Amino acid sequence: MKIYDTEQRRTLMKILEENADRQFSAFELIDICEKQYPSVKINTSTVYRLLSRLVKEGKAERSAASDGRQFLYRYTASCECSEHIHLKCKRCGQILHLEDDEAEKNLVAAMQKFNFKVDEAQSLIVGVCEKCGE
Amino acid sequence: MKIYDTEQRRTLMKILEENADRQFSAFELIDICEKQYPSVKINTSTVYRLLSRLVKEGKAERSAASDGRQFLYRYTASCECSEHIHLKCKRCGQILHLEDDEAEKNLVAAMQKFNFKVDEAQSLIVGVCEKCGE
DNA sequence: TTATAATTTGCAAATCATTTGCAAATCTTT
DNA sequence: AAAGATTTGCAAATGATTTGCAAATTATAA
Repeated sequence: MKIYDTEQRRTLMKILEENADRQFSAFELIDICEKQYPSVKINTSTVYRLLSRLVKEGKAERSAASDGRQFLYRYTASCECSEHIHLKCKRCGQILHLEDDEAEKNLVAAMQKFNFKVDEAQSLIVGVCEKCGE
Repeated sequence: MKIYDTEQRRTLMKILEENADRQFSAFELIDICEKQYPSVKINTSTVYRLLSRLVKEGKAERSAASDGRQFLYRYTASCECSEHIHLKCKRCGQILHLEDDEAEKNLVAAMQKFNFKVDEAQSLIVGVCEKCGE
């Protein structure tokens, strides 16, 4: 199936890419679009459809998060970094990349000895980042 | 608010505790209850209400997971192990505890140097466990 | 044990994020 | 500029989870 280049798709990608370290709900994306690109009209179902396509194309990633009362999917621009674990700040949501980190490599190696094969793309260390730390 | 000891509550806790290393959706819990304890009648809304109370009481934990088309909360019996990181098998869902693991401690210490304070209870290393490994 | 007050249950209806069907609009290619 | 393909917007459907309320169950006091 071919990909058509539409204003909605371009705008959505732009928002995701310009905030590659943040993760958004579909609703937040619509909100940002309305405020930041008021000329672009984009419908809720279009956003959901676009996001699910972008995920299939590997251009975005989706994760499940519980946010108060009910569920929300969260979307991020894909980064080419399936080869290292990420840190996520539980306050601001920012993602940090654990690249070339010795302790990370040791951990993965140690787990291998337990016959546990770590999936670095899916693993997540949660905590409080420097900015948000008390 | 006082806690009343009901058959439904007892049964739900029993199921969760007897499978402390697994995580269940509300639906799975109802299913298990019907099969394993056919005499116990338990309604969907009761299950949800009980689970949310158990979570507040610290007796169960809830996590968000995307399971195919739509969301599902997943529930587990609480373990007193906020002091270490967990491994989760992405095939069978089993949870392994990274207790007294040197590599884990090194990782946490290394992150501290970045001024990133790891929340071990919320962090999760995902991968494939020994049983499920190819 | 019985009566009373408090909490919990079951049921049906409400929520709310997400999905889907379909006709109209937009994009690509010739 | 036209034809064929894909995407969009809209309204309605979905499906897990939540909520209101009366009836049932539990704890406590008498």
